[in-house]
Amino acid sequence: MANRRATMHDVARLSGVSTATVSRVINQNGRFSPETEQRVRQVIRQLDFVPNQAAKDLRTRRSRLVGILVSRLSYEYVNSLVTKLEELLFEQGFIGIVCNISENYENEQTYLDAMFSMNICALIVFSSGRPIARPEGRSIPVIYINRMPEDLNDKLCCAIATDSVSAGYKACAALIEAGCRRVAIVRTLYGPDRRPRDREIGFMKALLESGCAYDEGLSVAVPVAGDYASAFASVNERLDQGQAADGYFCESDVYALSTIRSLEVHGLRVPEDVKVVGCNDMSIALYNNRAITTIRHQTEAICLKAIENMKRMLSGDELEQRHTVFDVELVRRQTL
Amino acid sequence: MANRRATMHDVARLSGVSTATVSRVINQNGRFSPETEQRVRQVIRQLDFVPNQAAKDLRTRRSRLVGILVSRLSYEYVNSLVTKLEELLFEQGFIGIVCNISENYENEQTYLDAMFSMNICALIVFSSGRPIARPEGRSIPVIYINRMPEDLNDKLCCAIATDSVSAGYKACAALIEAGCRRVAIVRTLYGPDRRPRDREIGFMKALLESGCAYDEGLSVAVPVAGDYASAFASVNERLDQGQAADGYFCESDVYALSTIRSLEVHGLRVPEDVKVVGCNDMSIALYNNRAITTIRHQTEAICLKAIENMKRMLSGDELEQRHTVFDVELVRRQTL
DNA sequence: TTGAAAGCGCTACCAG
DNA sequence: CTGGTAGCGCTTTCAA
Repeated sequence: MANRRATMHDVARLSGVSTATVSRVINQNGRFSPETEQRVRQVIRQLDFVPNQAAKDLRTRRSRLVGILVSRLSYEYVNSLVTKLEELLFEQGFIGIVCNISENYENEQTYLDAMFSMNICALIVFSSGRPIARPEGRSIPVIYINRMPEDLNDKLCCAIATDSVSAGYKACAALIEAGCRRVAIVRTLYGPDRRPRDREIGFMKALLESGCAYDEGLSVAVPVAGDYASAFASVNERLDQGQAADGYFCESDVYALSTIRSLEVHGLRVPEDVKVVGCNDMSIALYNNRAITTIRHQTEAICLKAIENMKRMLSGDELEQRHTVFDVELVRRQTL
Repeated sequence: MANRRATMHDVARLSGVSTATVSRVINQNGRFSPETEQRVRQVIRQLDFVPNQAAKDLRTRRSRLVGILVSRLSYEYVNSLVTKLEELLFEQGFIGIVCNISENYENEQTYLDAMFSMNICALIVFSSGRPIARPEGRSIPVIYINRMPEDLNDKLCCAIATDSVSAGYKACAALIEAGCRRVAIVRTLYGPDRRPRDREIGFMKALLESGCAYDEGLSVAVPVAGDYASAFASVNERLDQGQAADGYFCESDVYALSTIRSLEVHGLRVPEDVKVVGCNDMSIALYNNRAITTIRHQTEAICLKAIENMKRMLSGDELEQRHTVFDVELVRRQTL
């Protein structure tokens, strides 16, 4: 169909130079006269010539494919991070190829294998979940986002994270500063390890520093992670028992929405009677008559750092630091 | 770093056959004995050999890159479609590379050029927005989702769409069937063309068929597309004027949420006093004490058809039909 | 400043 | 059933 696409040979022939020169012009590798460049560019435009990437990749032994392994893409925070990552990669000539394991961790290796067989040149692992074994085999750079690698000494790996302790701290501190004295946290029920997570640790820290007591009876554990109905029921139950805080830090904006509704049902006004701070700056934070005050991550900065580190490792350079942490920001809206 | 990756030559040498045979085994192109296969596979495993895709692509003159051009990725419906598309493409050995123009239509050509220079083998254009000029130049297949191409006769293009007329129709019919007599629509304010969109057309159709009158005074036009606050204000205003319907079809679940809140503020109960049907089956449809009844698109079927058509066109086959429409489904929950 | 030429790793044709 | 071999389109020495 149609006449085949132009190659460098065509360009070379028509502009009366060799393919070597055409290559130099295209890649701006110097060693050609301005007149030659003129002529070559002219012909390139005329033929609508586009270099064949496969040939280029083969010859230079490079790949522009970057694997992005994600625990669960449906979390809005994760989704926006991945979207931004893909966008930035694209702008820099890479191709992000995302692989969503939907928390089927037993399939993780299968997905990794699939990505390796596509010849990825680097891997970005993004997960708020449990740690996994480092992919053995090919020695390509691996960038961990919000997850710690098994071995941070590995020259070809690094970790980038959002400061979850700070998230809990800033939210709680803001509530206290706004006058709350009986502050509670709405969080997902502990996993089997029964260990508090970073956000709760930061929350406690703020409480301690301000001399506020922590009344465990006020806080709420949500059984089904990220579920509106589950969170609503949990908060409701606490409120039915007559246990009410005057400030809530909700581990996600979904929980914040649930909490606000439950408070409304119990005749409590937000923010007049009770103040609420959510987390993750999801779109639903705006789907409420009083827009929800929340915690925002430095999504773009995280992505940029990930790509910067990737490129560094790809070119064999040393990293400034193996582990980078980005702080969060309180977005003041109407529930505080 | 480390010893270079194994090539087909290595495999051939170690298993005592030629590269041609190794190639045949890998691609299951027949013409080799079971014993040979055994041996070759063994060596492949032993060397942890992975074929070089760049070389393969170069030789076979193929590309596995599929461009996905998206008007706005932040719409949840669009997002989930694209995610599914990427997933299915990946499973079939393709690599989806998404390009989000965020409704900056003036940049569309720039993005297209960028994708072409990455040697995409097909293009999937996904947009609920205005039509654009067909990308000139390379004759690769183009699949339009929810958008009509300039020229449907083009052998290398096809259109796949969700039945928006049916969406409006089914929602409205359900409301009527549930006993509503004064049914309204909450929709985005018309654009400059001032033309009703498909969903509204379907809505009207159901009204007509059932012999219900259409009271324009009940319906609501939202100025800022997809905006919760804007929708809330608009519905509120209507309700303040004392104009209340007993059933609302909301063009999106965000509008449905706004509408429900506004009704609540006015002392109207959902679904007891007023019934509400949203659209697009977004996650927020569940972020309400009464889960929102909504309209669901056949996301997966649409993606599968897109890929099927793509592969057909890629191999030069004729398409069964140039234009495929998928019906929608009413998801009954608690607001009806 | 330029060109000739040697491959990168793979597939597919042709001959046996 | 198997092997030899000619490229796919590009980059990069090396020599001019």
